[in-house]
Amino acid sequence: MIQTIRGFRDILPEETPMWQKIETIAAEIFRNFGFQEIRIPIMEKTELFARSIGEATDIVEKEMYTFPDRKGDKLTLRPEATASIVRSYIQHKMYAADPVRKFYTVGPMFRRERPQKGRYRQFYQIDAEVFGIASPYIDAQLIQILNELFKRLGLSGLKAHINSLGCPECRPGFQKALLEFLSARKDVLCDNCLRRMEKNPLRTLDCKVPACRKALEGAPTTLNHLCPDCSTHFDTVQSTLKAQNVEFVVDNTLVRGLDYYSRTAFEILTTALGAQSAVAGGGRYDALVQELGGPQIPAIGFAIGFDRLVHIVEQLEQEKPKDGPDLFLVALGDKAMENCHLWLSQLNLSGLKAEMDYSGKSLKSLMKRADKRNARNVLIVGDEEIKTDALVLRNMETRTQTTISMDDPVAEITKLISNI
RNA sequence: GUGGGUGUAGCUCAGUUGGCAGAGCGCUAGGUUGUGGUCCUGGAUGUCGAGGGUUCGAGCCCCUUCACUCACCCCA
Repeated sequence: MIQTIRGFRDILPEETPMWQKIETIAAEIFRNFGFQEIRIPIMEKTELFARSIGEATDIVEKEMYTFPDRKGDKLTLRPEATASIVRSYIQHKMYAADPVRKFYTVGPMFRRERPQKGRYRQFYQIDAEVFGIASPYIDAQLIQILNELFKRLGLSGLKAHINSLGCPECRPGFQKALLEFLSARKDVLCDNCLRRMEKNPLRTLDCKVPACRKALEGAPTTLNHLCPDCSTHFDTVQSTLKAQNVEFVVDNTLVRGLDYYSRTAFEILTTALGAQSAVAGGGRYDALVQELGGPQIPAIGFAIGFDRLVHIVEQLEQEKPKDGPDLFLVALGDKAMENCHLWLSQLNLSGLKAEMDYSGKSLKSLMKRADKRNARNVLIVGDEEIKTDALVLRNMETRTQTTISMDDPVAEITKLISNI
């Protein structure tokens, strides 16, 4: 038997209504906040991700699906959406007409990691990006949007963690202080952290090894090395969130795995998914547009783990609403089946949820099937009904029946059923 | 990439010291001629994840492999 590849999965018909529901709610919020949908390719030149996400990150180093196409170009299945949206923004010179743009997109991303609960090799993200606004109010607005989405989905127990990573102005000073601090504790740090010291010292801050945690107590934080501008920016983000009643905690261990972030970084965490605690994450990336060849335009964005969100919402959904047809047609005999089929298509076209069975089985088994399908009504059509011009319409809930004429059964059925 | 757990019917799972593959649910056909859910009776269904090995004999023991799962790592 041929199966899905590892870490890839089918989202089955039983699950898709939940996905649609979440996407609809998200789209509505985005629309209210002035976001437009953008759709971007699923593959890009590898260089785009290498340059934006950062050569030394885990994503680029070991998680991307990268392969040569038939002409030898190096292509990569997108591991995230931001790079493509930035590329699109630059490629189409969107900044020329109006640098301020707000986009969202929904779709699959690909990372070759070891699969786990809430972590798949093809996973879905709801992604939002804002270009051209440097103001901290937008940082707060994005976090508020996430907050609002989770609220409308009925979720609680989610917490926004925020931090500021500083900017090219203040980061060198911080890095120097951090490196000095780390060097003095080299003998207690784990191998991983020693490696991080070389490549990206920031990352040592969120090491989970207990010994490292202890050694890092009192380590310099980005927060107390922020330059005046970054500091003011972060203060405004916080005061705005407070004014908007969005709960958050300042978490100075929050460091993100992508190189392009600057200033505000945030994650929404849950305890509902074991080790996969991040449901959404994002941050500001004021230098990226320029680094990828565009003008100097600030930007900020976030990504929501769609699969994870579905898992969490499913955990609290008690019972799924039944979605059986309004009418199930039971045809007994060839003539009846022909009539029923023609009526069925008229009913379907008129907007009624109707179904029928073509197997030619007994009345009893067709009734069973109607019941299993959760049909609200059944129309029984056999030779006798046709002969006496009295079709039987049975209400499955009340177990009552009425007869209707064959003159214009479709109109009569529509009238009767919509009255119920 | 590293470590632990699990793969037996469509689903959830039993399966003893190695000795004829099972249950519940579901599916299906009936329970006096054409009326569903409850109830009763009968029926079908398996490459025991895959490949190799040990053995007279393997679902069970050994090796390999694939997948799922949990954790590390990392992230959404």
